[in-house]
Amino acid sequence: MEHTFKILPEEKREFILSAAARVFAKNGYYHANVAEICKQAGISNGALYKYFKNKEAVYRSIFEVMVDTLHSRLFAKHVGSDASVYEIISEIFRDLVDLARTHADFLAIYTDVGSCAMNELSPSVSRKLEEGARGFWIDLVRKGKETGEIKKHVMDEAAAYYFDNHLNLLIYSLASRHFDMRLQMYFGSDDEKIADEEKARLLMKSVKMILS
Amino acid sequence: MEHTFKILPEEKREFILSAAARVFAKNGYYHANVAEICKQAGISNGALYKYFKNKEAVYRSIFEVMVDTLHSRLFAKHVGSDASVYEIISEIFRDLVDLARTHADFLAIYTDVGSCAMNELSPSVSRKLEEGARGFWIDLVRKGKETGEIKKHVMDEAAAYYFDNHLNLLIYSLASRHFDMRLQMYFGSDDEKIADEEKARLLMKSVKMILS
Amino acid sequence: MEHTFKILPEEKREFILSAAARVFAKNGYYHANVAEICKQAGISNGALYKYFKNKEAVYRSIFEVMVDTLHSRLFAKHVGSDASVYEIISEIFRDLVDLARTHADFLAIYTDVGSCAMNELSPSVSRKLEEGARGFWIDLVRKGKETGEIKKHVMDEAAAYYFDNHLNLLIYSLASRHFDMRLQMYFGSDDEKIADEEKARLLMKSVKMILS
Amino acid sequence: MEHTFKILPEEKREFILSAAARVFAKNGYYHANVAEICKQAGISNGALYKYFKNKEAVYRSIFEVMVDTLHSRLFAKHVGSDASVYEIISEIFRDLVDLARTHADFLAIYTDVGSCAMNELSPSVSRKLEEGARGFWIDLVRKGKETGEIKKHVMDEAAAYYFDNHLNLLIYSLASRHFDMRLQMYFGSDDEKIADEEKARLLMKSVKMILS
DNA sequence: AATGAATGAGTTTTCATTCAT
DNA sequence: AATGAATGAAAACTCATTCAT
Repeated sequence: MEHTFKILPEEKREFILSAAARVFAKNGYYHANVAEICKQAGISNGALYKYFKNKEAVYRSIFEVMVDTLHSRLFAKHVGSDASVYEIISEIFRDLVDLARTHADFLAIYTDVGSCAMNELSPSVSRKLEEGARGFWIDLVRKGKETGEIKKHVMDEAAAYYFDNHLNLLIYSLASRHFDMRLQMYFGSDDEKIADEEKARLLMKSVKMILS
Repeated sequence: MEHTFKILPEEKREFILSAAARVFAKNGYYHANVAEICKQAGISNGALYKYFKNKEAVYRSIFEVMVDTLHSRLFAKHVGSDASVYEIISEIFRDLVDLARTHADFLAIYTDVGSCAMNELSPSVSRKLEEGARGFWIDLVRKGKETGEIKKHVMDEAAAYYFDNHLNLLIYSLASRHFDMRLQMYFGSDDEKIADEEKARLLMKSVKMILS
Repeated sequence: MEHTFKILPEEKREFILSAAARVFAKNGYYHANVAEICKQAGISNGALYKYFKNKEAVYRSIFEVMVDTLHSRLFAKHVGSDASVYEIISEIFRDLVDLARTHADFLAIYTDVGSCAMNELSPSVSRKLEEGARGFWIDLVRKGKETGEIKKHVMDEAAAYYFDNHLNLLIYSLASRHFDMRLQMYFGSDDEKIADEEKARLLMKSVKMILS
Repeated sequence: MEHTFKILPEEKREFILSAAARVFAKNGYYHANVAEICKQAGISNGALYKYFKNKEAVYRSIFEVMVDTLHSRLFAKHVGSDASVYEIISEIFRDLVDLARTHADFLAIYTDVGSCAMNELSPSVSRKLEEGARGFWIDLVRKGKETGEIKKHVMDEAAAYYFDNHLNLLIYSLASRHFDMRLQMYFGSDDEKIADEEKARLLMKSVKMILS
């Protein structure tokens, strides 16, 4: 992200990033088209390359926003909360479902980074995102152990990983057609699609199993 | 897959498909290069287009082999088995770890199909694979309920979905650098990488929770 | 230069190289346009990139041909000759004038490589060419000393360098408009251009000065 | 060069021109980047286009300064001098070596204008420069004939051209890597680079040959 | 007068697909 | 059936120039 981008009016900056996110979400990193990003963002090809060094830099910038968005929209409000672990995760899942309506592209991009196609880029791109999540879950588990919601003998990391896995599964279910199809196959019927809320509910059932 | 491909000697057929799989695994569908596939397969560019209608058809064919391979290497031997659910899943996970050594490419490609980049292709491509898995898990759950390993009140689909999710998580952990990095962050240290067997063990711990 | 280029019919190969040379000669390396090269060569854009790794590789290939052409057309016939040094250089200059008619592009490209614009590329590109020339001149000087045409006390390298400098000046005069203008300014009149033969003659006069 | 440029403080004007010269010297005319010129000159893109009609006009302006600089630094002090021709040329060569330290860019740009890439621009750009040089050399030759340093039968223009050619060769040797490499090949060794003073000395040896 | 963001045509390069042999 | 050279549209990226402020 270049200086020229940082000094843009916030509105325009967000518009450009969300246009780029939309294109990356629809096509994945490699199949995404810089010209289409520009068109959707309402800027010239040249402008984009004034704002960002290259296609990869655009992708990375989206990730930075994504880290902030996911953290602030999912985790931030629960730091220091004294709600039950169950209640907190429930709300996180519900918030994620909301997020899927306003920022579906972010979730889609998240599913892209887990693909083997992104093995080259992903480690450097997604580390910060995962570290933030890990920190949150570990804290939550420790709190859960204090309140007795989580059994003492469970390893902190194992429980945290378990929670994060389920968050991941929900993200994939909300954003990836392959995962949506799987869910449909298990719980759906031909005439109705499984609602996002139902996806959250189904995964909460699994989550519950780690709680005593 | 064209008739010309079907009448090829089985050995050559497999060689071509595994070469293609290798390339798709390394780069993902869109970033994979048809010319490189041909080179690795030791055939001419023209030959590939005699054997397959286009790039997509090659990808689809690989999926067909993948379905068979995964089913026969992971599930087939346990159909009708009277081993415990726990034992069966353990063995499936162990077999998957073995598979990761001989057919790493298949697992990588599987992580590709879950990406948003593949939303256009994935439903038609992966349905059969998931249906096979679902059938197996549902049967296993029913058996588990009979033997008392799984509580009666648990919904068949929920438990099956739970098992399949964990299989998925293991596949992703074995094949995707992003998922490997996550695991490393939770359970690893700087100086040693988490072994594949350890990944299976960690996910088995989660699986166990659904078993009474 | 790729294998695909080497196996082309010689006629086509030469046609492509001479088309490329024409474009490089007209515009210099950086201003030369790959698409125009393709058009002039009567091949598709893609074909060029099957034949050569990139624009630079095309340039380098032209140099290889140039080395051979210049050496065989200017120097080769005089190796082992027992003509006088003066006679030999005279003939080289006359041959160069002929070459300027059939291969003007080569000479133009040679003037390009001496420009500061080419400081990055030139050392690796032109070394072989200069080494060949140096070898020839040194031998000639030694012979000239034996026959008494060149005074013994003159350093071999100094005389060789002197000859090569004059060859260079002739090349530049034949190919570069800037050098042509200079000549015109010294020896020309408004209504008639200095003929190439006259350029050679004028520089021979300088060359003569080193001969006793 | 527009009026707006002429009314700039001299210091700023020179700073801009020397920044532009630096960029042209490094990259040659076509490869030079207007934006980089602006950056190095510490002015805005827009400002440059207020000062100059276009890139070409900047280049031409540099040439004007170059003409003055070369003339005043190399030739001016010797007009009307009664030193020997040899002494004068020696000093010019020494001054050129000094100039190469303070105004290396000018010399580099001079090598650019001799390239075929500049055939379109060069005649109109460099005429004045060459005319100045020619005038000086012709006068010097005439004086040399009077003092007997140069033989009477030598044509004025031929001698003048000879001197100018050697000045040219020295400029190229000082500024172009290709010419530096040539020199190195003739007179250098692997472990030490030929110093600029040595280059001047070597070419003086050739110059001497025209002096009786 | 000065800015520097914006433009968009132009650049080099890639690649799925075709087709003459 | 098989080849692999050829295609050309499309990709990412650059850059001289303009223009609203």
